[in-house]
Amino acid sequence: MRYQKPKGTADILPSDSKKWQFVEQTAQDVFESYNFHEIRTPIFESYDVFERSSGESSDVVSKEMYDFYDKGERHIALRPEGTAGVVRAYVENKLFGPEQVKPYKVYYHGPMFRYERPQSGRQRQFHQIGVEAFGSTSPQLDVEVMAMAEQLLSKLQINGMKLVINSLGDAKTREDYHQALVDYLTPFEGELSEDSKRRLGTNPLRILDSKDQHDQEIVQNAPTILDFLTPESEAHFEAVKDGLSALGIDFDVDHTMVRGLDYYTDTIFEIMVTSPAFNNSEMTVIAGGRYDGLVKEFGGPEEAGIGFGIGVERLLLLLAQDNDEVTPAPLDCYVVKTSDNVTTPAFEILQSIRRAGFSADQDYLDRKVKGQFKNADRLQARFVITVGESELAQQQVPIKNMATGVQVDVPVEEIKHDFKAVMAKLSE
RNA sequence: GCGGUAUUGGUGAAGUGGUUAACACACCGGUUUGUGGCACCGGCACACGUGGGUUCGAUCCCCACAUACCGCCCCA
Repeated sequence: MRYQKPKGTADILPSDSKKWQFVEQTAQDVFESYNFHEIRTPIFESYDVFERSSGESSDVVSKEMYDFYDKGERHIALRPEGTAGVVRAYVENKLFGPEQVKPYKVYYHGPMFRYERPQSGRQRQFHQIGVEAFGSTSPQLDVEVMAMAEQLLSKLQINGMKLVINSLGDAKTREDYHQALVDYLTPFEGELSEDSKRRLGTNPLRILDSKDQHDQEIVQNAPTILDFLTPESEAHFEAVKDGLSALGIDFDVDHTMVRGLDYYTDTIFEIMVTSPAFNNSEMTVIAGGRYDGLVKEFGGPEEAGIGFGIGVERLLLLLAQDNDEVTPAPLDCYVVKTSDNVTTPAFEILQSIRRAGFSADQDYLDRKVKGQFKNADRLQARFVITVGESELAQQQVPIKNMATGVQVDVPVEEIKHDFKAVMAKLSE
């Protein structure tokens, strides 16, 4: 093998791309029905865009960024997530302006990059479908976004999903809680796992969802962030919960749920799915939340934002589990040639069928008639037209219904001008 | 970044320190004349991830690297 794809990348072949298209199309339909519209931003951005938004100490920035210097000495990074670029575009294009209807709602889909060890459902180039809504702090918008995420998954017939929410509060909440947590954990420092000792100084919140068993025991009695919410944040969170309940959307509150990126505020949520595809353990398929300070951080006005991202690869693993049979579309017609002398007229017939909007193909490898029929069969052609010299002399060609085996002669003109009628006649 | 397992043709795979690397599927060709799905016959790995080493000799032993998968970190 001389060449192979870069580590952590994948080729999506035609048999798979059908599933991708299905997911993307479904997402688009759902999002558009909520009045979200597509935005496309660059796959790479200035490194600072991600450093600024995600937080310098975040793992994404400190060790997972796919970055490089271009020929103009610019520090560039392939986007590790979608939100930062969208916020940058929102501010740069002044979409916060009064001529825009608020909230400003967009969705996107495309590749993201993180330099890390590949695993199942986890690659260096992976794909996300995401949405963002700017310009409203209404808890109803939080509810709408979560409802939309759930609707998409159920439309994709994903089973066993669970919505988990939490609130990170506002800046003051974070500050107070951060202090309280450090105060609580410091006496246990010696008992914490190595990772958590390190996190105590850098990002104590992360200790909350440590997988280390002893860490979890310690964390069990730690203060909860929900007790530190400011009145405004608490009211917001309550309204979100009420809103979800009012719409009949089930959810769990997990006060230990945190985020790897620093920009989140107030509501954060994840939709987790338990599936054989993930060894029957829980896997987060959708994650999102509010980021009410980000727009300002990028130089825009003090404006709220909320969004979520879907891991497409993970979603597809779930789909493969449920309905693995995605049958390839059959070909409408295959044109068989009996000799080199009919190449041009056969091609004309073929093109007329294609121009009429039907899928059709022919042989390009000089196969014998038998071989051509065999390929027609493999392509699941519904009809086969055999073009030969004697037929052309009569201006009539045999067309065969491959399912029934019935073959009849039809005038060439009829095929060229109303193939639909010809097919209809033969389908009876 | 750390740890574990794996790597044989188009695919699924068997196999041994030493003559022709099983078998199956797929594919190609044929079974006389221009028609598919069946049957039969024939063909199809200068080669066993890459590079070194050990050995008289390695696909099979050792080392390194690459890639894949799993776990950790982290996350979608």
